[in-house]
Amino acid sequence: MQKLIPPLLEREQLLKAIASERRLQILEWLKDPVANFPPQEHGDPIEHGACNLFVVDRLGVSQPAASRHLKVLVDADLLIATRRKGWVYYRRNEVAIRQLMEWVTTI
Amino acid sequence: MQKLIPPLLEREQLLKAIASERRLQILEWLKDPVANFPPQEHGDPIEHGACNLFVVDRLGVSQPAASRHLKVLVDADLLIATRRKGWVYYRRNEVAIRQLMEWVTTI
DNA sequence: TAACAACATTGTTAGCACGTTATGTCGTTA
DNA sequence: TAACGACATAACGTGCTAACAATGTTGTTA
Repeated sequence: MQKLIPPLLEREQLLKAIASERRLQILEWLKDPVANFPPQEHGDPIEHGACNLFVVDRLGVSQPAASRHLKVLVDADLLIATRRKGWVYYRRNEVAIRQLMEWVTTI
Repeated sequence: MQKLIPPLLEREQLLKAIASERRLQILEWLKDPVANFPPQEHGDPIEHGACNLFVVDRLGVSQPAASRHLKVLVDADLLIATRRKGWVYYRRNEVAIRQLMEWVTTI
């Protein structure tokens, strides 16, 4: 059975996810993980995205606060989390982001 | 005096303005005031938009609640309010809306 | 000017968003 | 298995958002 992508997420949830300077920052930085975060020893930044720790550092808020921002974006399907050897990497879900953009242009 | 369009509104404010089902509804209805609201005796719905009263009715919330939603959209410069003979009419600010759309596609 | 209709504003309450610190979970490594 | 590092969750305080009821303001009309 084909799973809808995403499972009929509310447009309000999507907009609220990006209606935050911090989360816009995260999305912006993840456009180019190599340029915006220090070099990673494990996990290809291009393929898997940036390590959670780096995001926490750059945001300048506590670790749980950053964790929640990331969760909001993941729940909205705008970010994809990859667990790998004790770390979690985040990257943009370009497909979902593009769908959101296309929908917004119909407002 | 010509007012800048818009006066450097925060992107977060803009997104929060539309991150609400109620306000998305208002914007949607105002795409076609003639179709979505009862006929008005005064004020051309095409030119000036729909009367405040009609929006209150369709939203189904109290008048102050609707008034505040409209104020959020006006403050974000996405709606334009026109006062005319004791009534207030609201219409979409298509220029600002388009600017917002174009900006969103760069996220 | 008095009365009324159309909106806006204020006061209040409930819920949500976002920050913190503290604690829990889980995989890795010694 | 014990210890540690990475990350998630819990608990809590605070400020913002959104609802309603009540009141204020403003323009029109009698």
